[in-house]
Amino acid sequence: MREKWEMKRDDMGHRCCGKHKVKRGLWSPEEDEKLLRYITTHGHPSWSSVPKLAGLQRCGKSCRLRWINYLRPDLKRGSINEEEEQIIIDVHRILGNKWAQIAKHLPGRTDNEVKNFWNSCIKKKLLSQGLDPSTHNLMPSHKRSSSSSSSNSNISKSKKTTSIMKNPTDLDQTTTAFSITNINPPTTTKPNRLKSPVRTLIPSQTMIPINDTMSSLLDDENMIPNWSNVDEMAIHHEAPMLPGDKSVVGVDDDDLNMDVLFNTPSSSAFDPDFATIFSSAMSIDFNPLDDLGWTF
DNA sequence: AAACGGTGCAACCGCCCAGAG
DNA sequence: GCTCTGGGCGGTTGCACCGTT
Repeated sequence: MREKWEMKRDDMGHRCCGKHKVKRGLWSPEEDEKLLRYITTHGHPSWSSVPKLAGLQRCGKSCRLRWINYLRPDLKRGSINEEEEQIIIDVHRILGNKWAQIAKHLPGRTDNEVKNFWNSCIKKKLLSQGLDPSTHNLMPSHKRSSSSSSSNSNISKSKKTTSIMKNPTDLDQTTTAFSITNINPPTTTKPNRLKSPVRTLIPSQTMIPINDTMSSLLDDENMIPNWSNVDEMAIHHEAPMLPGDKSVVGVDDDDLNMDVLFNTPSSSAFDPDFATIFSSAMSIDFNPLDDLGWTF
């Protein structure tokens, strides 16, 4: 089955590698070992030259991806836990689908992993709670029902939140704001499918042991995300924005969304200090952003 | 036991951007 | 200023696996 798929793909050639015939599809343990051995001893001054020098029939991009997503020794194995999930949600609310940026906040996780987890798990969870995954806001169809629902726990929690808000008159906004943070149900929501032990044995996922010598050859760039320059989140610091600032936040409930809150159409301009304040204001029980000690 | 549908995730695609010449 | 090249990243694809019928 897999061979069939790989053959089909091989016939297509590879655009980024020109005429070169390259292997595609899942990586074999032998290929993994070759790549790992080469990178650990030589690094990767140029990914395009890696396949040739490492003796691989792959394109440079494929090698880079394989290294980043699977072979890097600092990768964390296992499923994403609740704390990481909350971080993903919080950072995604601010940055949007900037998976690479989000992944920087999760040591050992890759952008691909974060992206997959978002699409397969978090997205559905948000939708099931009537939240728009792209904006984290209540979807219009759920706004009415939630506002009239007596069993809406988010609202009851939001009242607690109000006490720490600057302006108590912003209850409605706070309600919405909180509801987008606390999406985790009390009980752990796990992926529908358990990880199969068999899956860990398929060739592409065979672990290659990394000895101390190999690890010592790895530089920081390859192994560990640079937390000192996390991303460009500390961008344009405009005027301080607080949740209660009606010059920033739309008065109309329908106008309230995260983009408005952050005073930017694409959420790219973002006040880091406010992020912490805002996040604290929105979540009482748990604030992963604070735990992270965000430094912008 | 077999068929089917849903899901997770590895890998690829294609676009964008930065740097070099 | 332009073209080219390589790297990075978000989106998409499709196989392998699992649970259900």
